[in-house]
Amino acid sequence: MATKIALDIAQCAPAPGLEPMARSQATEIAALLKAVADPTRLQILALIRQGENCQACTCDLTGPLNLSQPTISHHMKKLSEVGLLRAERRGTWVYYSINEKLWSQISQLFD
Amino acid sequence: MATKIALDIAQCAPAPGLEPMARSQATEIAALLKAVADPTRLQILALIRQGENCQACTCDLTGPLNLSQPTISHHMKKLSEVGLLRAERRGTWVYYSINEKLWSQISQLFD
DNA sequence: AGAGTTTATAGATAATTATCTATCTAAGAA
DNA sequence: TTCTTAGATAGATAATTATCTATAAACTCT
Repeated sequence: MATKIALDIAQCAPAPGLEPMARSQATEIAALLKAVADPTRLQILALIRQGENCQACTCDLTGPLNLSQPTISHHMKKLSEVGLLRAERRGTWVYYSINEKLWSQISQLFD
Repeated sequence: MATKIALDIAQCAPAPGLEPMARSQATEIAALLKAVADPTRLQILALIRQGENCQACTCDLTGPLNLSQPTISHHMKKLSEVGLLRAERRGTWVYYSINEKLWSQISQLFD
């Protein structure tokens, strides 16, 4: 009957062509953004960028950020796991630097 | 004594000029990025962008994302709270659209 | 080898949050 | 007014996580 049809049309239905972004891709991008979406890690990244040669070691950061060494280590690991930081050991110290390529890829996600 | 001084220099000390980004600013940016750093919300934003007139209502999304209506509502609220989505009621429906200005500001954070 | 320093890991805890079901509110149609 | 549909809110739960203390591992220097 016509009224029923009209009702059906009035009902909310997703546009047929709407295919969501693949979940796997969304999860991957979200993991990268999650690594950055933390105030302490944003401060860490900013400090590395102002540091000499755009590098910093863990002990450079505990003071300015007023956090324990294991906490800083934890954040460095989170950032390294997604590839945003690269670690280079020089003697006792480990120097971290930013993967600028990946950094700019984040920018492109929002172009 | 000289050796002591040498040891002190060898010890790890933060560079004196390293002032961290203000915590309040870091927290604010992190809140914005947290809103985006979720696979479901990335899918939602992508769906809105492909939608007609770059708009979508909640009921457009439950099907493609296979999530309950309250869950979608929850995510829309998260995105709205940081100003990334704007809601416009038209009759029974609420149409959401992206705040493109804020969207591109995220891009600029990583320039 | 032993002492001192830097970084990483383990384990615990408190806070956040993504999701669901159940319910309520808002708006239009009969 | 009553019914139906869309969206929001409340409350519960399971999973994630940022932080700490304690300890281990890596490295340097004597």
